Amino acid sequence: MDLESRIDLFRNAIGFEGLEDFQIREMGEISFVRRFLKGQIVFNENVACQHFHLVAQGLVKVSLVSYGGNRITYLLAGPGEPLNLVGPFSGAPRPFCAEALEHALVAHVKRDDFTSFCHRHPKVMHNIIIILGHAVDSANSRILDMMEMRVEQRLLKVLLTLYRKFGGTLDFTSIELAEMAGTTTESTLRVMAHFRQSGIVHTKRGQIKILKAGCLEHVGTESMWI
Amino acid sequence: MDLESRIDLFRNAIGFEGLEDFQIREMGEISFVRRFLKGQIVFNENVACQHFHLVAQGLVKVSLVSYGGNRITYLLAGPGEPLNLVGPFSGAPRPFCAEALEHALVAHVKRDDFTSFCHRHPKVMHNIIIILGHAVDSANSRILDMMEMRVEQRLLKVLLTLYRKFGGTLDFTSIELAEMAGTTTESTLRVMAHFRQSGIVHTKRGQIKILKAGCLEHVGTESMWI
DNA sequence: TTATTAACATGATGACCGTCATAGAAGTGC
DNA sequence: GCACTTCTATGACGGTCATCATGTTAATAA
Repeated sequence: MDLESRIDLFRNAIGFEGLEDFQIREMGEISFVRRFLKGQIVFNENVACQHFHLVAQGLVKVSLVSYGGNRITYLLAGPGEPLNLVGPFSGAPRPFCAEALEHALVAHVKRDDFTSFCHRHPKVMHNIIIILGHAVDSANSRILDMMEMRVEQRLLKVLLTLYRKFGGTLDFTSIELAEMAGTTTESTLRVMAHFRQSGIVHTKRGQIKILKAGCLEHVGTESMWI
Repeated sequence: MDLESRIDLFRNAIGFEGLEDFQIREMGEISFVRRFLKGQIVFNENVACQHFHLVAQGLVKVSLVSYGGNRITYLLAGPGEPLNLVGPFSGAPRPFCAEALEHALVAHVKRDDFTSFCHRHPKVMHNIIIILGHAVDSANSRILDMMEMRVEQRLLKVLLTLYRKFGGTLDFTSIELAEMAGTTTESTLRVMAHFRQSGIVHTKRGQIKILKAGCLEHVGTESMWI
């Protein structure tokens, strides 16, 4: 990926709004890109942060595993979306792991280069704080959902979120849906079977097609932030 | 509360680490303090942010209510702890509401004054990003707890957290504990009755005394971040 | 004191859903 | 083609916990 493409990437990336062109160029210049195949790990949990990461192409899942082995999906990052906004600042190991869900390109910026850039351009930190605000809100609303929504409703919400982000054809397995809804694979399969019988979705191995998008809207006004 | 006390407050406040003395003075100068009685609201949800708030004295609860009426406690802020780190930057209404749990003093800084200060002192934004990182981690770990821990274990975790923050005597009602553990009042009362019978705690109206702190440690290594 | 409210307490009930088990189908690699 | 892995599928079972209900105790106000 050449310099101009990288600059273009950062120009449209989340978190870099409101920067002058020459400032964006700087990010392009200090970044480099690595390639990941499906299933490859971009970074692991509990490892000190070395780089800031920004997805350039493909889809990367950021997730979190408990001691008990349960995993939740924290973020599905597509082109222009950052993977780790906190790590570069704290430097400390974080509980997240990032994995390419499909062939992906990820831009890297050395941690010190990134934080130095941010300190010279506070607008970026301002943006990051707002993004983290959304992340906090989303996580808190998921806690409430765990309390008062049943698996069926949580899955509808997940489907709505995915539908809005990716459209009517969703390339996810039931395992992945379960990790987003905070439930088990079995329960997800059962509920999806029900949705299929109701004609809301059509499923095949690793793919869901939304047939009645209208049915998803009834979950509540807002979708998740994944 | 006079200028010097306010400066002293900010000097030891969370989020203002690493500032020079003259910079801290500035915060003291642009802030003013308001008094809140027990039960009074510092700010309400879904209202555009006007001020940055920092607790000077007393205890303030920041919580979040769902459409279904369920409430979770997001933060218990004591002296030196900020109530709203995101609002001043986004300006947008946030889903949180802050209520004084006891007679409290809260420092206010006008939103623009605060963000302008932050832009001139990026170190503060750096600090804020790290704090928000903790908030995100805490919320995510609560999601995992909701998935795999039973009410009893979640309450133990809550008690451990409170014990570490406030010591052996906790002035909270079962309603408040329920809002921290993500369960109902009835379940909380039942579990607390069990703890009482096991000699782990002693309870009276609105107060819990931890008798066997050792029993709390078995929940897992880490406590919550409230 | 009496009235009223908030908190504590406890029983009964049943749905939800996690867990375990088994099995078939669909990809993947050699 | 064959072995192997991954995903899908579905049944049976039982525990947890939210819900509803009812009643008691403690604090506060009139």
